[in-house]
Amino acid sequence: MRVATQGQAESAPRIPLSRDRVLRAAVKVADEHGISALTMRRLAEELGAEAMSLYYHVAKKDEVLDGIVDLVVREINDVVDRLEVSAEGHGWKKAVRQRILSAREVFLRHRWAPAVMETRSTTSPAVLRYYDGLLGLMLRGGLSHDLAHHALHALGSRALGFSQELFDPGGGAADEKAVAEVAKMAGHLPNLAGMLGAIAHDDPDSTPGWCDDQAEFEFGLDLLLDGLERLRDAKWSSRRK
Amino acid sequence: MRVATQGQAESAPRIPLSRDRVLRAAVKVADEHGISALTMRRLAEELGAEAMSLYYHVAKKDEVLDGIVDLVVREINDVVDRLEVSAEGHGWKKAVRQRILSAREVFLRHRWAPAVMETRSTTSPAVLRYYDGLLGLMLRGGLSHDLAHHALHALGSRALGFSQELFDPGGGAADEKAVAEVAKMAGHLPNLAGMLGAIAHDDPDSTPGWCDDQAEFEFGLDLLLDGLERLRDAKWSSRRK
DNA sequence: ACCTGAACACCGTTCAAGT
DNA sequence: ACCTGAACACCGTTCAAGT
Repeated sequence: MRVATQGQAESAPRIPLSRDRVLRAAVKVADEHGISALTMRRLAEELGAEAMSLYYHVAKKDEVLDGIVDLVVREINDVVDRLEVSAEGHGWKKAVRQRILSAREVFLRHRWAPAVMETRSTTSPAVLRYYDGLLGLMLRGGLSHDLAHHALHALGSRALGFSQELFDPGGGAADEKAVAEVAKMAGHLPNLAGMLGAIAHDDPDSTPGWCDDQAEFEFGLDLLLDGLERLRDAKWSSRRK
Repeated sequence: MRVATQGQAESAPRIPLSRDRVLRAAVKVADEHGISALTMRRLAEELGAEAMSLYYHVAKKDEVLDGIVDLVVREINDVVDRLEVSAEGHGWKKAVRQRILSAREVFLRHRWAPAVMETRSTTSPAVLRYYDGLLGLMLRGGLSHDLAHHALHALGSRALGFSQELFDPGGGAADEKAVAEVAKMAGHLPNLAGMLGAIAHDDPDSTPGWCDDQAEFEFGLDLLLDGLERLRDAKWSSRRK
């Protein structure tokens, strides 16, 4: 029998489609079922419409992909706008670090986003705004324009909170698989096998499930930030031709 | 009229298919026409066969993708095996640097490879062998197992010679486009606009076509390597819990 | 053992047609 | 103005059938 519920599953298809609704539904599908599930037909289904209806609100699927990347980066901007940390003097490093780690948290909620981002051929305005803010922290921290410019390149995707971990591409248990592979080929991979052994010996608790992604991300990030600070203090300036 | 040529275009379809021929043809198609042109049908055409014939030599398209990544990394291993640089003492940094830049050259010949590599869920043995060699240089250079382990993570894809340049995803003139975008939105992007201005002022010759990818790659790489060396000399050891 | 033709399920997208 | 049904070209892949 039908009780007086908020007719969600029963009577949904009221509200009309819109570009915004399409994009939000696309993020939802990608979050819940992975980016490969994001087809125009599946997306339409999510909205209780037909695939062809989407084309009234977006020109091509590419526009959907551009749009969901934009949504994610705007989510990042919303988060970092709320941080409000001073960036004077030595504080710049802390401020940049905090901003990047906040961005990372957003990407961890949308694990498909980095890969999609890399396929886009245009840079979204939201990305430019994010970079502008990060650059501002560096400049206020005393980095020259030139050094800050190199810094953005050196950080690469790390500036936005993600990095290419070559042993975890699928996002699954690739790490364990790689470890097993090394063990099997230990004879041909003396150094990797030795490293595994040494680490297991030093820290017997460590699951051979292995690396703490967050810790490794922060290690690399700090290595770069420390290096940049040192260059700043050495009054580093561009090697001119 | 038909002259006595080496019947390449005329009488090709002699030699039988094989897994190896399939993979080499796949690399050729991707190199010449981009990864999006690499369909089973197109690949078969390249080989003078039907698409369905390929399935006798490879199980799925995924196997083709795994295979061509493997071919590229083996090309890298062939190149770096020929380098033979000592890695003792302070030489380790030079050796690692040279090896990575050599790997980079190979990727520059196969620009589709980094993106494909990231989609693979299994790590090819060739990649493990490459990492083993790089790790060996670091260990011989005096880095602890633990530091060298972090080093591999920190380098990320840079260890293999590529990095995510966020302003050049499509591989085209995305840089110029981004610069134009910044100019247009200068009011909302004060720091980026200021940086562009400052750099143009310092170096009036610089095309606003802009960044030297190779130089930026090396900047980031050196920042990391210098940082690692400093940690080694500071007798850095893992922060244990 | 090696290759192929027909066929299937599934894409993105067009276009004329509905309300 | 907004949505849809039928249709097209193109995927990866299966399977029974050819030599």
